[in-house]
Amino acid sequence: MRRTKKERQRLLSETIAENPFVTDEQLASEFQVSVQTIRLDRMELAIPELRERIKDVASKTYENEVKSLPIDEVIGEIIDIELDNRALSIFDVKDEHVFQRNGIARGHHLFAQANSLAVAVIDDELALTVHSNITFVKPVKAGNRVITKAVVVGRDDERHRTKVEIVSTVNGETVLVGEFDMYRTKGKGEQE
Amino acid sequence: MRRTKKERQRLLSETIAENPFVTDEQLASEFQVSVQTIRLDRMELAIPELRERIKDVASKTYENEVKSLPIDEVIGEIIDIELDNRALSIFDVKDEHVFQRNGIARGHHLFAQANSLAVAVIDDELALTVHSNITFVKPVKAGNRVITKAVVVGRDDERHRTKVEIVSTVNGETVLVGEFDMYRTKGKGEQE
DNA sequence: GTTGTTATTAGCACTTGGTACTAATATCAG
DNA sequence: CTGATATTAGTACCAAGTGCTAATAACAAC
Repeated sequence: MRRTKKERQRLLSETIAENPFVTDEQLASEFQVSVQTIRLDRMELAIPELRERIKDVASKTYENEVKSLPIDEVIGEIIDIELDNRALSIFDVKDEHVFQRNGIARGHHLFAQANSLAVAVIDDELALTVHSNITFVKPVKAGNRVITKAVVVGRDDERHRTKVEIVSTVNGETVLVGEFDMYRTKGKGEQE
Repeated sequence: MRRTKKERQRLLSETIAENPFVTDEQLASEFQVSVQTIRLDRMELAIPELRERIKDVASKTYENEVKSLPIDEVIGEIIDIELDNRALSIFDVKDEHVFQRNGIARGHHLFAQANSLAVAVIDDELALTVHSNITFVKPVKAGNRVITKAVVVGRDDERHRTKVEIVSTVNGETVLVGEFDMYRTKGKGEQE
């Protein structure tokens, strides 16, 4: 045994998680064991074969792509939406979203959640952001769950504009407020 | 010939495009022809086999996973910086930054470039965005190279505030203008 | 009708990346 | 030394194909 079986299996899980496209043969040469050993390992760890792994990845993304054109384009997860009226999304702040130094979320992630929600709430083929005015009220930290609410407050069909107000909160405390002026490609009555 | 070969091949392309997970056998029974005919059709139409199709879908989504905002300190590449004065960065807009529908860049990517440049230009351990006011002047498309300039225009050390003006251009044309109010932690930081 | 062309079907060998199973070794621990 | 565990080898088999050859079928033109 090069190292322990346990150690190898731990690394194996990791490797496959990182890159599901790897074959048993490649794994065998990487870990300097036989293909059979890799297969025994996969069985013990209940890791499916290459083709099944790929199929899983593919079907997952396929569902997302076909189903929800707007929803998977959103940063965070939409939990409630009433088109052209209001929408709500949740975004869990992870380590990769914060400054390492102090654990405070970078502004552009909060902006991204707010902005993509503003896009989603517009009942149109596509909405573009024309203007934004955002105030970051309070720092957000890793581990925080940000709940963002978008409310459509004004609509000017002649100019193709819609105004959306945004409030983001963490544990009931407001962390971000702002508004977006959105451009919509279709006015009222032109909907499909 | 049930219908024409042409018609069958048209439908075949459609069917596979709709659901890449279908096998030749299933297709054969659906179109009431032999498996061999289906294979000849696929060759003529240059449609890869099931496994390749699935792999394509999977690898596409695998790449897409990194489509949310990256972890980098700065979005884009800083090409010139003079701390507490001005800074310049370049950001190449790729397919993953735009709406599939029309190829126009999502606002939050442009915001991210501008915001991270505003953070970088502040000569301090850390700067936080307090307020932003951004106008998206002109749509940016995939393939565009966005050059963003940040200029420090005002500083109020008592309130720990610094104002940064931003202009982004593509081929000399302005695509985004705005300003950021930044909080700098120098001195006794009022964290939290 | 006969001939030519295109379309369809059949059959076989071979490929990848496996599963399922059996059997032989190797390694280590008590 | 003996047993248990781990590793390797080897075989048969599977799905969903490719690549190839050859036999029909269908239809049009002369």
